[in-house]
Amino acid sequence: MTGFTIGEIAKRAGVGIDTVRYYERSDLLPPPTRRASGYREYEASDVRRLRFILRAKAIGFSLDEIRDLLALSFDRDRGVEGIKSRAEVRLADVESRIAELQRVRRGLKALVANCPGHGPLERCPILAALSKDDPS
Amino acid sequence: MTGFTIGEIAKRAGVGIDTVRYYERSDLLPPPTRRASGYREYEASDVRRLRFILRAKAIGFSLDEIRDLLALSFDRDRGVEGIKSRAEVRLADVESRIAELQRVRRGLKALVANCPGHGPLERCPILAALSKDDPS
DNA sequence: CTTGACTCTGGACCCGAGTCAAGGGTTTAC
DNA sequence: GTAAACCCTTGACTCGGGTCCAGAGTCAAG
Repeated sequence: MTGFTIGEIAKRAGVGIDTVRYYERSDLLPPPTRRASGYREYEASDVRRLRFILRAKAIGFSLDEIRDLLALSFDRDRGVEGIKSRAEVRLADVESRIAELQRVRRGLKALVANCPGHGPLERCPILAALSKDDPS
Repeated sequence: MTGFTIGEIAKRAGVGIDTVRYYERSDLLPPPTRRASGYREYEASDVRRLRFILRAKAIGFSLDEIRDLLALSFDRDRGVEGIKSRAEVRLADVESRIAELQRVRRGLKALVANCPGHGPLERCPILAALSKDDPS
């Protein structure tokens, strides 16, 4: 039961093979085992990890941040205090992103609702949602 | 009552002056009026618009998307149907980002809660949160 | 045992979003 | 009336995150 080739893992995750190699270079994916020929050989956990990366990317984490998330997730050897505090930092960050997005969502909802096909749009609600300003 | 110089507007928004010029080049900021000397001269609405851009950027919109948001917000001449449907697309996008982030948040919260200082971390919850997989 | 699809490495290239520098003009404060 | 601090334009450079290519080796089907 041999593992996947790079082409197979790439296809399963829906990315190009160059991207897989790039993630390996960037230490997001571990160097896979190699066949005698030099071909990379992946297993199921690699597919899972790759998908994890793509999900995290899709919601706006940078590859650096993802490296950190992965360390959080997989580093079961290191002192747990450090891990916990990193998780708390991440959590705060995620919560503030959510809060900001919720403001945007409210603004957009108001726009869609108050704009039932036509009308002047005079005081556009999305503008209000994002430009909560400001005396100066 | 003359307006702001580029240095002043940049400082008020907390960006570099090169960034302001870059946003002008990229059609995110309108070309400001110029003094006889050629110096750009901005007014309060430009500061607001610039802050809008930075907020939107901070929550993960690309400059392209922001151009779109700005058009949504300020384009009170165009047919409102088009505007409304663009807003709906944006809204759907924002909502799915929120949903994904909420999954991450749940995972992180569980991690922080279940990890009250130490312990094996065996089945790390954040991993579960992001890697909701999957038969194949 | 060949043909076509696949993989390897190394290095060049691309785009988005700035950032910096050179060479020169302007404004303000002293 | 001059020095410091500011602004102008053009154009090169950076960095993150890939993407593409050349030249060469490998694998599977017929």
